[in-house]
Amino acid sequence: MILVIAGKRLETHGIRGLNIKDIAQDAGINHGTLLHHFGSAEGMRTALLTNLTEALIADMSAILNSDAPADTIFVELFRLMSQSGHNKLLAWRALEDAEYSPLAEGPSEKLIQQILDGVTRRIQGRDITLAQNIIFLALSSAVGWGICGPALKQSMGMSRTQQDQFPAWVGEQLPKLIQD
Amino acid sequence: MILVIAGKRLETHGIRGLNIKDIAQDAGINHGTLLHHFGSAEGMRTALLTNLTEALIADMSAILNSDAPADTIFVELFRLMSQSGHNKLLAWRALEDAEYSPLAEGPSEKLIQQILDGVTRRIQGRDITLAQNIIFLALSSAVGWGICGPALKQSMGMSRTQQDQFPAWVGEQLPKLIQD
DNA sequence: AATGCTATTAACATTTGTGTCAATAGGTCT
DNA sequence: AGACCTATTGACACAAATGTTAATAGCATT
Repeated sequence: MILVIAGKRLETHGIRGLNIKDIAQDAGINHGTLLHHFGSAEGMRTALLTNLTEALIADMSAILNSDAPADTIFVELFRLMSQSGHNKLLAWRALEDAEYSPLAEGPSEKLIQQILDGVTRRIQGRDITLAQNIIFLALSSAVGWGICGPALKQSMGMSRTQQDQFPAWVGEQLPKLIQD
Repeated sequence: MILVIAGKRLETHGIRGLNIKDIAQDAGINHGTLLHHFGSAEGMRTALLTNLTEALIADMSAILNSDAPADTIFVELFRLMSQSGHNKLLAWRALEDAEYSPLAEGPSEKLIQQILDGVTRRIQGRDITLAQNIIFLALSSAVGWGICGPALKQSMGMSRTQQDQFPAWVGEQLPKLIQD
């Protein structure tokens, strides 16, 4: 529950909003209590990072393991990454610790392998490199979409509905890359 | 010169490295001097943000206005976004102030319009929506690539060279989307 | 040389964030 | 009830970041 409140502060106030005094105040508790639970302010931030990362992995897994058709999987992926918490997590990671990344270790590594297997199966017999490139394109654009999609949309004069349809368009296009 | 040092601290120490005492020490000057010039610590950070944004826009403009062939433009775009300073800028923006974004205002808006015109010209007569979608895909994946490309590469077991070739692959693929 | 301006500095003051501690309250187990 | 454990709190202590001020130095203009 505390971490939920902390996550909201990350969204609304950025990294500087992640201090124990403010979070404790939002939660209506004494800041000493926070220190007692997490050991230190840094410990609290690490716990939040872990928590948010697990949430992202879980959400991605849910999409992947659903029985949705291939094209809507991309739509869901983009929708997921546009959720404020998830893209802020990645932005935070990119800023704070360059050496560790939530998409490179532990359960997420397994998840990506899972995605890779799925796509490789679909393009039967073709080079795995192609599958990797396609996934790379899908994931990186989903991340970029989450981080500066709204800004790009604005400067390109795209309508709200057109922006909303972009994920579906990507879902249509990517399979074409397989065929050629 | 001060802002160059501040930018380096952003890369090496993240946002928490952007305090006037440390920056002043790196620069070998008194921290009061920094305050005198920028008015406040926040003013210094705003100046850095503006500075980095202008650098990004300038770099993008240089790529766009070069007479390089269309496919290498994508390669250059990706290379640009993988430069640490640029993707950290976007991550910082995404985290700190949700309402303002460097790709949505001022000179960058003009730049994106310029890109849009160029692509629209190439796909002669087709719907502008297609051009917008393609640009959206290219830019968003370039941003995502900059922010978590290395991590993705790692968890997908991609070799260094394959990751390096990804931009070129995108450069080959995107024109295909125009033809169909 | 005198004036005025700007840059720079050290020292101090304030504010904010973090951490410690002793005291209290509530619960569980014997 | 008594012993024990954990959670919580307020008060204080410490550290770090920011801001203020008076003094000094350098430099251009008159």
